[in-house]
Amino acid sequence: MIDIDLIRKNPQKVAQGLTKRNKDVALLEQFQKIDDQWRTAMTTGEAIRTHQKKAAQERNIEKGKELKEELKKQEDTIGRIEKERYELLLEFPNIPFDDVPVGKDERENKEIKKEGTVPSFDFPIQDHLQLGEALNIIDVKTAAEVAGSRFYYLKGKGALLEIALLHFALDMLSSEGFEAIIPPVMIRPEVYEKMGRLSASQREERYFLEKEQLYLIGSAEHTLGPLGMDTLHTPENFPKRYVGFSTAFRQEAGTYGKDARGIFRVHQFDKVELYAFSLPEQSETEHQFLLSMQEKIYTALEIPYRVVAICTGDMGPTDARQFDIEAWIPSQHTYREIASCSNTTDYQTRGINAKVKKADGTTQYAHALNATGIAMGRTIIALLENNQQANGSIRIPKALVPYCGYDTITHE
RNA sequence: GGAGAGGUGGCUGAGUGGUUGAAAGCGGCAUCCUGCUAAGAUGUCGAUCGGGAAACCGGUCCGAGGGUUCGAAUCCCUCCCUCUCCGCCA
Repeated sequence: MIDIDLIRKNPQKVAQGLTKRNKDVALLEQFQKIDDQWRTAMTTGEAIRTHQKKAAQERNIEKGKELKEELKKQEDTIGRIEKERYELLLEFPNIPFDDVPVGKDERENKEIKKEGTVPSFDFPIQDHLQLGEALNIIDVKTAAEVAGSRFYYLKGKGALLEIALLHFALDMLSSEGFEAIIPPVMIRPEVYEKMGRLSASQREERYFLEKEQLYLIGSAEHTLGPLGMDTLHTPENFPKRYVGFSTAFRQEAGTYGKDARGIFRVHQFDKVELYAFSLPEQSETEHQFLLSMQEKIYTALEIPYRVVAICTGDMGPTDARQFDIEAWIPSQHTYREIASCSNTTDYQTRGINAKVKKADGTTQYAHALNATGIAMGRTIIALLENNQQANGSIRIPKALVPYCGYDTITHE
């Protein structure tokens, strides 16, 4: 969550952040009003409590009884105000860094660079669904009958391909010092809020298990971050890097008809996710490092991609800076989002109370970062489409062959 | 799921109704001692919120939330978590 102190001491900066993100500045005024009310109510409550303590000390039972009633009323008021104040606070997104491109939506994102060679085909190309169905490795038809639209079966060499990708990524990232983690895929509402991923607007994107009062995570990030919850970290272990693997669940509310074909946009997919804690002054360096890891992965997988600096209007609410990696999708003749990489600065760590003790003895909120390692569905799409052959078979990139045990996926 | 025990500061761990934010130890920091290291001596060290330029003052925090009481770390209730035993299970 955002720093209350910043709202109080530098409201114009917060207002600027909201405006840049295309959010209504009224939120700020609303919060300031309730914050004033809270402060007044608090001061009154504290004064009553001081008197009450004194009365108890003096064994003044009469006065104590009186003050007890008074305090109870005041505490009810404070409780009510506090709740409203907290809910408003959760609605504040992180403040973008000054050099993040300002823009309304994804059309104003800035391309930073292009890597890899966009393939040219001398035969009519197929899209990933045509390829996957013909090769009998993707089945969305049965999945729709079993679970509904936006689900899929990965079969045979398709399923093995995912395992190969996982193994490849884990090998590479472990050797770079990331600790491998299999996290829970369910999360408590309170923790979800603290991670800044359960604001009113985000809630409708989540699946919720009513009976156990648990949410299904939308990314391993959501349960990776809390590994550092309520902890005073020692900087010697920083940057602390995790590589998690889990299923991600998304309602994809409000996307009817969008990317309806194939497995690009689905309710459930598996993902390798990177998460890191760093010293505040090193998070930008760490951000670049995570990006370099992603580039290393997609380069090894021989997927042509471009790196995009996400503009203020398109960034995630927790992010101070976000990059996306977009892969070349031949059937769409364009680059599509396949991975993202975010510096959330102290926005999440303030929520989960993850601090670092600095060399000078002071403590500060650590910075946290997250990045996609491999989003399975979309990566498989890119692999199939970019490496298709005239006969409909798929060439496996060299780096992946040792993990697959085969170099082509053909009709069988 | 059933029975029992327990959750206290960075860590270990005392404390069962009234100067307890909390003994002691470990650990951290500072100074001293020491040829260096280790050991030792002394002092010091929780978090958070509000007010204040600051010194400082006040509030809150002993798993979380309610309750009893003039007064709760201490008593009661609910929930969460940990441990032991039993049951069930991959």
